[in-house]
Amino acid sequence: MKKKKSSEKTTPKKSLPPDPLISIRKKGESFFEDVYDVVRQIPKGRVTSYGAIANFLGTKSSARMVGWAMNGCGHIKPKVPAHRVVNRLGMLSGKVHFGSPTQMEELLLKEGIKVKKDIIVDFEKYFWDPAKELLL
DNA sequence: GCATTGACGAAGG
DNA sequence: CCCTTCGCCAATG
Repeated sequence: MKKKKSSEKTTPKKSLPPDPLISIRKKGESFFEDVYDVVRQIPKGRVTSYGAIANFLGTKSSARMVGWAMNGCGHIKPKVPAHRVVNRLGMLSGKVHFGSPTQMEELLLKEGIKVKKDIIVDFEKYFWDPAKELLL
């Protein structure tokens, strides 16, 4: 058998280490798939943040990747309720990606969520954290 | 291969 | 909640 070089570097791997928290979830096929799966499970009339999803997936520091994943949600099946995902301040940061500049807040309004100046009213009251309420 | 951007977040002011 | 800086990681130029 081959033996490794004596000048082995101290970096055995560069990819994401398999955290135990991630191992809880069966998936892990793709970061995108995981994000979509969580977003679909957001109850109606509730909202969450990109960071909360990232935290649940174990990549809390990479909330941007959640947002980037959502960037491809437009052609995903089944439909992903992206309107229920906002940033940590409850502002409709992604509304510009919808078909209409008012589509996102109208979707939220239909679910009983009030929006004022692109910001969800009583955001904390509607907040839904997968890491706590979707605890599996 | 480096620089910039992005549906973000935390920390400091 | 305003600002700026930094970190994060992938895509894009």
